[in-house]
Parts: sequence; structure tokens; C-alpha cells
Amino acid sequence: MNTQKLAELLFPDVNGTPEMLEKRFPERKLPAGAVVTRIGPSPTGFVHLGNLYNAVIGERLAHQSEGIFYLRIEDTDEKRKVDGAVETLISAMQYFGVQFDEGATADGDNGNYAPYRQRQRKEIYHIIAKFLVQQGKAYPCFLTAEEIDAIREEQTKQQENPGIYGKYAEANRNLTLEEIQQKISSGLPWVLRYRAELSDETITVQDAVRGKISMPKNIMDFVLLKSDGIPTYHFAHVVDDHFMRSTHVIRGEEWISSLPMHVELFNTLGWNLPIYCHTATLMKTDDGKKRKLSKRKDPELALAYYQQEGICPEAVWEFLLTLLNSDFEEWRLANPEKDYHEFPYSIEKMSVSGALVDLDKLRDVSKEVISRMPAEKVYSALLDWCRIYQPDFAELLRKYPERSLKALNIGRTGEKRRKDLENWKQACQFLNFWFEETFIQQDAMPEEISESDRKLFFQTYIERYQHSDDSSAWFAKVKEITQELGYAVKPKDFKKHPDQFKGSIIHVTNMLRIALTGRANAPDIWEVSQVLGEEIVLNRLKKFL
RNA sequence: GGCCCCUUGGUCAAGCGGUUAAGACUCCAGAUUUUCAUUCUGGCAACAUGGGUUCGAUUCCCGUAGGGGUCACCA
Repeated sequence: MNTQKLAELLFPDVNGTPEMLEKRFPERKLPAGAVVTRIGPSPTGFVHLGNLYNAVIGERLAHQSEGIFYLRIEDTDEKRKVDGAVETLISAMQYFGVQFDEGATADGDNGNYAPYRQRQRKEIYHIIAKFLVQQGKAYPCFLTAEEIDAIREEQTKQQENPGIYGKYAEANRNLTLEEIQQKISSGLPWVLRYRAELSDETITVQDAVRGKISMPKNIMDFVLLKSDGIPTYHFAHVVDDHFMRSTHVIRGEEWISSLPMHVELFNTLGWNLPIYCHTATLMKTDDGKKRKLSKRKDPELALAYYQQEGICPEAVWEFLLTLLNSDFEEWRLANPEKDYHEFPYSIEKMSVSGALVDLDKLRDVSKEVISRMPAEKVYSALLDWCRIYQPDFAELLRKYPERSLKALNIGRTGEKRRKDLENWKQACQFLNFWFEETFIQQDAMPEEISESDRKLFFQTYIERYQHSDDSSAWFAKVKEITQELGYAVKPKDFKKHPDQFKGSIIHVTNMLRIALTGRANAPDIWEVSQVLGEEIVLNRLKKFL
């Protein structure tokens, strides 16, 4: 077989050579040890946690080493393509604070290794494909889906491994140039297959997170180009990561099984293998069993879920970091004020087994993250979220900026910070008492206090209320009233002699809090009163007379 | 089924031949705080299993079981 002629027959319009590509996409000039890596999502319109998970790893490795982190759109599957998916993806990544140095943008490309959408790289793949044909390492295959099914059926029956290899590939491997020419001119569709050799050798790859992985050498005549001339993932991965000069390939562990194909291609083409980092799959429990997160059953797999719930990007990021590097939490404890970007991330510290997504843990991380934010930041982040998901509340935040800011600032200064905000959705609920428009009487008054005692208390309190009292003067007054009306000033006294008091100061302050905020859980009463203002305070109290 | 990956409390996890087997989340109890949220103290709770190697295995080797992945002209 004259492979030169076959190559011309298959790719008559391809004139480039691998050498030309090497020149067009030169080695990057970066400091030693710089990591070049990427995420390569498919534009299916569904952005999931796993995308972010791998993005976080790549972004950290690249930017900690003065390297490059880029976005490549892997859109080789026509069937799964969804309009607008690239925009969705980019905006989601932006929302979660993932910064790309180069790659696909909403309306084009940014960088010297463009194009960054695989469909637009067809000519590049074809140059390499033609080269492989010339080398006798690839051939056209005319097998139909039915024929392949039949082969697989036979193989299953014989308990052999399914696939196109060895004798099952012979029919199409050994076609003469004339036969091929005839089939093509009669319009038969074909795919380009890699010509593998049968072998019982094993290959070993040094995976950066798992160590040595040994597998049987590839013997499959796997598909390089589909019948529409677009490459499969395997071919595109090898070509792109070579010419985009990736140093690290970070991807889910589901790719481990196709490693032999990739290694085979890199070797055949004489290219250096990138450093592979196969990450663990995100899991979840179901009926006590661990299982892979599923798109259909688990809303928390979608990144959009975290946006809708108003879980702030920093919290999601820190949560992922706790899963990714076991010492992140210790570091965070030791450096409460530092930005998470300062945490020294490393692949070696990564876990190899699939981590469960624990929403309780996320909530805890989130509370912590929000408690560290200054009031201004909480205000603007909350407002941004509300604009999209709770426009009515956004309206109020904008209408009363001063009050909102003061409200958010309570318990946010000094050492002991309030941790009552979990996420923006919950925050809207929690903060609704600050505005007359959203105030609701959520919790009931303590049952232990009779209605007449309650009225007497509010009457007394209103009579003596001085809005200008400072915190200690105010509290002294509360104690005074407490005592006069027959409540225990010290909760312990009431505990010891419940028959001697109407209740304790806890009941008194509870009544006040519930009247002022509509609920039992709220910040300091005096501070709340100061922020609400005299008029609102008195109005709310008078309802209980 | 073949091939591959994984296995320390409910969860995330330290550990890398000798430890009372850390820590965090959850849960429970107590303390502090004018209520909550906090904070503090304490508690529950783990090396899947069987063989080796070794003076000694959670740690090293082999098997078994369990979980997961993959076997497409999908990524």
C-alpha cells in the first residue's frame, strides 16, 4: 500500500505539516516549573460542580507557578451542543471567580494558541491525521454501525473483549488503494482509525495524584476522525494539549481507562506526555450508599444551584479547597484573614478517593466566609444576588442603604463576629425585619407570661424608653423594670425559685426582641433599636399594648 | 465479563512499621452571653476482611469482599 497516495486521496486539500504546526504554536517561554493547564468542557449548557472542581485545581496550579490557565471548548459532539452554552459556561466561571489567562471568550478567542474551540481546529487535526496516514498509522474504515454491532455481538458470545482490533479490523485495514478509492467515490462514509498493533505489553504512567498506573498497551483501532471529519476526544486531546503546550492534564478519573490510547498517540507522534492528574469523582450518599452525583437526581451538581441558593462563590471555592487539600482547614484556622488564593495548593496533598458533597459542611464554611466579610461587601454581594433572584428585596436594600449597612454591621466588628448569615437566600429571610415592608411577626411571645403581664411590661417599657440612652443606660433600665415587675434579674435565681418570679430577664428581653424583630433569633436589642429608629421601635412595641 | 481506580468514625480527613489512631463537619450534654447565632468544655463514633513479611502491622505484599469507573463515529 502506498500510504503517500492514500494520504492524498483522503486529505487532498491538506497542505500543512506537523513541522509547520510546531512553528505556529511554539513552546511557551515561561519560568521553570510553570504549569500550563486548562479546562476543556463540552458546551452542553449544563455546568456542573465537577467543572469547577477541576477548574479550581488548574487555576491554582497555574497561577501559583506563574503559568497559564486557559479555556478550551470541546465541542466535537454535534449532538450534545446547545446554543449559548459557551456564554453560560464563561459567565458561570466568572461568577465563581475563575480567571482565565487565555482561551475561548464569549465571542471569539484570546491568546496565541487559538482557535480554542475544537470545531474550528479541524485543519490542525487533519494535518496530523494526514501525517499519521502517511506513516501508515491510520486508515479509513467503512464499517457501518450495524456491522460493528454484529462484531460486538459475536465477541460477547465468544467472551472476547469488544472492539475493533486484531482480526476484527483486518477487513478494512487491508483494503487496496483502488478499493478505497472506489468506496469513497461511491459516497460511502468513512472514519479514520488508528492502526494499532496487537501486544501483551503493559504501559505505566506516572499520575501526579495517583502515582503509577499500569495498564495493558492499547490494541484498539480506535477512531481518530469521525465521518464528518471532526476528531474524537482522544485525538483532539492529544493534538490540542501538545500544540497548546499544556504541561498538566487535569481531568476526572473516568478518563483513566482511555489512557492507553492517549499514550499510544503521544508516542507514535513522538511528543512528550503531559503530566496527568486524574481527579476523584464527586459523590453523594443515597440510601446509605456512595454514588456518583447524577445530573438528573441531584440539583447540587449544577453550578446554577449554588447561584440560585445564593451561596457565595468564595464559600464554594473554600469548600472545594477543603475537599481538595486536606490541610486547607488548618491553614484557614491559622490564617483567618488571608485570602484563599494565598493558600499553598499542591497536587501531592490531593485525595484519590471520591469525596462526598456534604451540604452541611458547605453551610458551615459559608457562615464562616460571610462572617469574615465587612458590612459593605455583604451589602453589595447580597444586593447583586437579590437583583436577580429577589428583586423586591433588592429594591428595599437600595431604598434604605444606610439602614441596611448599619444593620449588616451589627456584630461584624471586633473579635466575636456574628455567624447568622448562611447564604444570600437565607439572609433575605433573616434580614426582613429591618424593613416595615417585609416585617412579619414570625415567632410567638413566650407562653409563660400572661397577657396582662405582657401588656404591663410593654406599657412600662414604652413609658420609660429613651431613644438616646446608650447601651449600658438602656440595659440598666431594662434590669430596673425587670425587677420592679417581679421578674428575676439573674436567670439563675428564676431557675432556682421559679415560684417566686413571673419569669426571668430572659423572658423580658425575649418579649422585647420578638416585638421588635418578630422573632426570637436576632441581634442585640439595643443595637437593633438604634438602627431601626425611635419611630419604628415605638410603633412595633405599641402593637402589644 | 475484561481492564483500571478506590477502601481510617455518619461525612471530609491526618497517619506514611511501634501513636492514648490527630483535626474539621454533623449529632448529644454542659458552661458563658439579656435571646439567638457564636464562643468554650466534654461526649458518641473508625483502621472492610483473610493470609503472609516482621519482634511488632492502620501503615509493606498477596488474596477476598465492597464501592466506583470504563469498554461509542459521547465527552
